Amino acid sequence: MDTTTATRSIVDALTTAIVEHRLHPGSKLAEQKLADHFGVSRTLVRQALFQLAQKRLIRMEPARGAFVATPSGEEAKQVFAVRRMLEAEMTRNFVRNATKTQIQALQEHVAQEKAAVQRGDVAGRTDLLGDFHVRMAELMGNPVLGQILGELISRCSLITLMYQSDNAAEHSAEDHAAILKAIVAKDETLAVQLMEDHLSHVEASLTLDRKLPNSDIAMALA
Amino acid sequence: MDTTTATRSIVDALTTAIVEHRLHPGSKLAEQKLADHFGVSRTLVRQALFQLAQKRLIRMEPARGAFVATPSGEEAKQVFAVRRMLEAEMTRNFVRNATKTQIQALQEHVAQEKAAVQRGDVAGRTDLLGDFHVRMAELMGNPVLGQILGELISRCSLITLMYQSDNAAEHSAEDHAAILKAIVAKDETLAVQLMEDHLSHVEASLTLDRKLPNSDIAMALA
DNA sequence: TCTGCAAAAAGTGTATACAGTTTTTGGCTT
DNA sequence: AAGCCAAAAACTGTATACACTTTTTGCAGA
Repeated sequence: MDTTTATRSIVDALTTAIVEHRLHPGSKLAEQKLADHFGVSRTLVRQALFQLAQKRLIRMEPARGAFVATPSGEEAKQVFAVRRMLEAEMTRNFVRNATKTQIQALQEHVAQEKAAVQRGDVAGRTDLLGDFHVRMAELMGNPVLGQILGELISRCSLITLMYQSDNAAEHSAEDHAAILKAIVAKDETLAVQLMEDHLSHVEASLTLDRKLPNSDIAMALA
Repeated sequence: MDTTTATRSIVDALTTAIVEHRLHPGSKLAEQKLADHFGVSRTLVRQALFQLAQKRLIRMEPARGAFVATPSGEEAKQVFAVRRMLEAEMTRNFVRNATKTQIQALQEHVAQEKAAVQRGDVAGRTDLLGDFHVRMAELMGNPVLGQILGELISRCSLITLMYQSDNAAEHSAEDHAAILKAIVAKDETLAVQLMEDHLSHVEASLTLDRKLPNSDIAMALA
């Protein structure tokens, strides 16, 4: 296993753990502990941590170490603003250019979302709801867009964990279904509008002006 | 100087060298040579290289080392597509929300561009033309957007170097002036349109379907 | 019991060592 | 003279060592 792959697998493992909320915002990520866990030296762990810091999933404080990121309400709004910019245009292009196969792929995805919601699979549901957007970006054949959007969505996972007031995110599956319906109908304007509304709705369901809700506690208890 | 700062300064130095075309696409970046040059160990150079790889300014090949990136025509198109998405909306928001001071800052910038063009300062001109877009993003008070856009614009510097057919980029200063005029006039639709046209114009001035123009040569001679 | 402080423990930041791979060099053959 | 192979040099990938900083521990004094 070449080093690129080794470091990559650590990045992926940590990313998944953070996105799936198994590592909470503010948690300390001690290098030696991670090294022991992955069975490698601190060197590789450190490389991975630097990459995660660049993706803004963790923050590194000089001489103090790495911590799972605790995005501020300000930052959250900015992330959503950029997502709206990108995903509105993405939706527009999708309506114009999507093939039947691609639309079908999205339909199957939405069906999976509904199934997860109905059987009360919270973890699976959260995953799928984020993946809907990533999937769409991938289908557009623009990996540059896909990567940027993927990173923004990862950050949103942290944001929703920190600021989620109610479980209003349950409506997301319906939103996705509605967007897809507009796409199938080739109604460009409506699809774009619904996507923007959807993102605004998710953002609105958060209490972003809360004063560092649980991060302070997590930090304090760390 | 804490390590974060040390690594950061290496990243910045290399980024500048790449963006300013003092390091050509395909060039080998040997770790020990860089380490000697910066007066540090390979450890820090490596950290910097990994960060540059994530910013897509270099690519790392397993066991072979780091090379200045040689973006493909495909990738170039994707980068421009994303830039259009972001900068169109950015321009719209700018027209709506920009203060007099912010507009004035842009006006001064455009004046500098004109001055550079008139005195035939190619290097300075290239810098300023890219900075126009970064400056606008910064003024919008959305650092998340600013960072993403900054990275895309860095990549464009490599792209234009590789695919520039003529020096059609000289018209960019005029484009910027026109955009700014529309902003001053608070003509949202026109400003957005001009920004999209401007980016399309820059992209069109490149010969993106050329078959790896000088990178192969650079690689072959490396 | 609580506060403050010093020693110890743990952790980060950087350099260096070493194993394995790739590239270069130099000579040998055709 | 051109091509090829083996030895040497150079380079990457990973681990480890060590200096320095932060955090924790434990004890003395109020």
